Amino acid sequence: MPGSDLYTGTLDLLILKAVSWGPSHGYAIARWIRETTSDVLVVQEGALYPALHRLERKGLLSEEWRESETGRQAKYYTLTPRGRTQLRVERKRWEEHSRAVARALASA
Amino acid sequence: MPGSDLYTGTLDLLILKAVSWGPSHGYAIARWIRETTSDVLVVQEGALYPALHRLERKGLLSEEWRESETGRQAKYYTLTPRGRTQLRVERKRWEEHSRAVARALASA
DNA sequence: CCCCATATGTGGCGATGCCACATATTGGTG
DNA sequence: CACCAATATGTGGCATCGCCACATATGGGG
Repeated sequence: MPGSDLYTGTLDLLILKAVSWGPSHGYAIARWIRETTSDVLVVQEGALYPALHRLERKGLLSEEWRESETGRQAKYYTLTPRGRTQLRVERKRWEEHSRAVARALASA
Repeated sequence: MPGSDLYTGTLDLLILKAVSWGPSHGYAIARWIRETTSDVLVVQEGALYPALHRLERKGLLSEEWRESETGRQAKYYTLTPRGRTQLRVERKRWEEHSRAVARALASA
């Protein structure tokens, strides 16, 4: 059951949301996205890790090596204050945008 | 009041929808998208015309020069049967996708 | 012992939409 | 007349993004 491709631009929003209640690592973030969307949204590694690095470079996430629940080393990402602001911005943009598309699709 | 950028991949859906009730030309399609979304979605020429050509090459739209409402020559695009099928497919994909994002954003 | 799940990463690639610009015509206004 | 706005289509260059395919490493269970 492969979900279709992501609409380009939504990945950052999903990642920021994924870490909004506490630090998490890449693999867990990808799993969370896949599970909360019932496999509709599936993030590929080749998209996930570059996106995390990008968000870190932008100062929206901070990274730190920790031990995961399974006892392994994993790179944990934490939402920075700027990241939290960005989450609000992107969320608003998504909601405005999706409402607009819905309106267009609903028009006679 | 510039609307923010489109999420990549939504343009085809909007165009197909725009011509779903009858032939229209590029300029009118762009205006319709802008107007029905209250300037939230604004399609640039550099995105619009290549997209129309693309859809025509794919056999989803057919083109024909006609006289527009203002008495000028304009290239009218008509939805082909395959285009209509594609509209249903893309619409379904959009709805499934946006519901999935909404679920992710709503999660605790 | 081997495979699977966990965990991170890269290189190459195609597609898409943006920006900036070019062109042509028509109609209205100063 | 001169000019500008709206109508109408188009291109080239560009950056970004996500996909595919692959590589690497480790820990646990059968």
